[in-house]
Amino acid sequence: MKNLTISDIAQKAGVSKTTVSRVMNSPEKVEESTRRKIEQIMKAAHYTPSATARNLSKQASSTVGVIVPEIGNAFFGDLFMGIEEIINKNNLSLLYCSNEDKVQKDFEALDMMRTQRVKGVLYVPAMNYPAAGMMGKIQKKLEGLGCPAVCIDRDIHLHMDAIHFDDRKAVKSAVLSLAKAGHQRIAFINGNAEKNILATERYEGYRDGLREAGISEKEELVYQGEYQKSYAYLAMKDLLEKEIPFTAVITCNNSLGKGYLQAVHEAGRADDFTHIGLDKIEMLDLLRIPNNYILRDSYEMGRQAAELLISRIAFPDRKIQNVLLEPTLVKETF
Amino acid sequence: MKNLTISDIAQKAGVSKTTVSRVMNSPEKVEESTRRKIEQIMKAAHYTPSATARNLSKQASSTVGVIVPEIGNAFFGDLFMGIEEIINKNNLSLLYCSNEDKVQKDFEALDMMRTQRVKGVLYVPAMNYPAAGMMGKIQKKLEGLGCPAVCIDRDIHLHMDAIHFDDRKAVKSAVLSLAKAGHQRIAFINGNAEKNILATERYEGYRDGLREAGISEKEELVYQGEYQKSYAYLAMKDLLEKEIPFTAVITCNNSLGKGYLQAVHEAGRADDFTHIGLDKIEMLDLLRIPNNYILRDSYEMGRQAAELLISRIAFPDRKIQNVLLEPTLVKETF
DNA sequence: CTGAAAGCGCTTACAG
DNA sequence: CTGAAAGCGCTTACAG
Repeated sequence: MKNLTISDIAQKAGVSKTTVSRVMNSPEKVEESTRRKIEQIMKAAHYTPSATARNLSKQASSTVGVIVPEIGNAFFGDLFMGIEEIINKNNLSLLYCSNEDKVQKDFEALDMMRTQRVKGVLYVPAMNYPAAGMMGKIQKKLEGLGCPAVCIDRDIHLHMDAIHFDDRKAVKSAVLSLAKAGHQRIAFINGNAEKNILATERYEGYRDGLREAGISEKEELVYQGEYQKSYAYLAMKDLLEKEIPFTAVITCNNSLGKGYLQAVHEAGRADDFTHIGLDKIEMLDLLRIPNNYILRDSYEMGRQAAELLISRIAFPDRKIQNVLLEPTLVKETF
Repeated sequence: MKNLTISDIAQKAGVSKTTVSRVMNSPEKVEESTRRKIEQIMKAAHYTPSATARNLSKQASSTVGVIVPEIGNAFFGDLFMGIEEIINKNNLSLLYCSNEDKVQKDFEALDMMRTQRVKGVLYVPAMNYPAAGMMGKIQKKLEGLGCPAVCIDRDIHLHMDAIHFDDRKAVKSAVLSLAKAGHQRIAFINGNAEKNILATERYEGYRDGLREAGISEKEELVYQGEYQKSYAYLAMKDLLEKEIPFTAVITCNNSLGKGYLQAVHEAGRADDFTHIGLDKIEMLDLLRIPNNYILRDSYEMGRQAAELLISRIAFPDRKIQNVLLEPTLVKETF
């Protein structure tokens, strides 16, 4: 079934396209009787105007782009749903693109958003460390986008609206909580602090905590590799095999937390250590397996990020905002 | 930064818009030297053509719409990622819209896709039972879409490409496996079989299995309500409190499986029953908690659904396909 | 209150 | 191989 155009409707109604357009855009300017008649005809014909044509004509789009690393990850799934809520509320559409957490794809995703001439983009950068010249390139892309963008979750320190969690502070308070409970040897499993801004922040938080608690950092308790389940699993195996003494473990993301759990359950030592993870791990509560974790409300972050974008679109010149969200420490085992 | 247009490039290059357009669409028709020159200029100016303008001009879109119930649900998250893989491979963009598993939103989502003039839509219907007149309305919407659509996961029996799992057969074989292992009293926790096609299928599968195993259906073992964790939780509590005898339980979706686990772990009776769930539940393997489940590869379903759509776009007149995927029964406890 | 006309940024059939 | 012109389906400033 071919879609009708505004001309078809105009013809059926015996008016000009202008008038039909007006009943859609400024109905108050059309005489009531003609307006009704046209509305009636549009409805009967199931007429739906083309967003493509309107966008081109208005030089403005009705869709917002979202770039995330991986939608299958619950953290980003929730984030996405928060975004969705606000976008829908504002009658906008959502153009989705993953960057697979790969820098290369980051560029492609931004190019795509530009080609599509979206109204704005919500952007969780894959690229999130100051590699040689890369930040400059990203900045160029962002500037060339022709629309506002909000940086989410990873603070790449560009001059733009941004929102993220205060992970440094959260990890610090995790360390302090553990110290207060008497832990002196706290293992730390993290991503690569040299290649990842979030990992850097978390490591700094760890050190902040140790310092404030008056504990000296022990090299053999610090593992910084990949944000993958297998990395934490191997790290734990290593700690256990070498019989390095420790009483608590902090894991710096959801995957690492899972790897930790896998290792200690496999070794039958789940109850021997106090663990604090980052982000809630599903199913544990249902299975009555207590766990401690730093709770970050990514749904809320999604909502706020979308609000930031919407307000930027409405007020292009408002001051740049950098929102820092406070995670909560949820303690179940101490 | 304002986006450049094809006219800007033409001017800089001292050629007509036509020629610039040609280097993008049919470069072989342009003399090499001019082509190079134009390419060079486009690159230097960071020119990106507007998809909006192109779509309008070509009367064809480069984006595909996806309508799913809830992206936060792992089943749909995986489905979505499968779709994404194929869509990206074909250089198309993805317009996302949730229907929140609500019939009302189904209509809105389809309207939105039509307004956006997408190239095709991948559609997991919220509406999936033959309510009064509703199916007719959905059909009308789909016909009015002006582009092909593929129905996913819920078989609404319309004349269109569709893909779904053979849940009936899967549940039947689950029952037979249990019967073979000696189970005679198999509890069954399901969604509403009257309002939901999938629930109907699963219930039929249950009955098929019982029949073939020569077991008579016991009313007190059948719970059909909502596909929610809490429903299964309450169903289990009910069974346990009333001390109704049973040795095995089949739960008909992921949420119900979680509710089951919650109830038996809370009651300390996790090891007393043989459970078969539908879809894998995360974390159980890592925690070394054995579980049986019907495995449905929703990532693969997403891939195949997208392939169906792409082939339909390429060959509008090819025969309608109805793909039935076979789930696998994964046994860990018997 | 209404309409003719120009314009949004592309593509493409046609002519040269 | 190249370009002028018409067209895609809308919107909107302008004139009436």
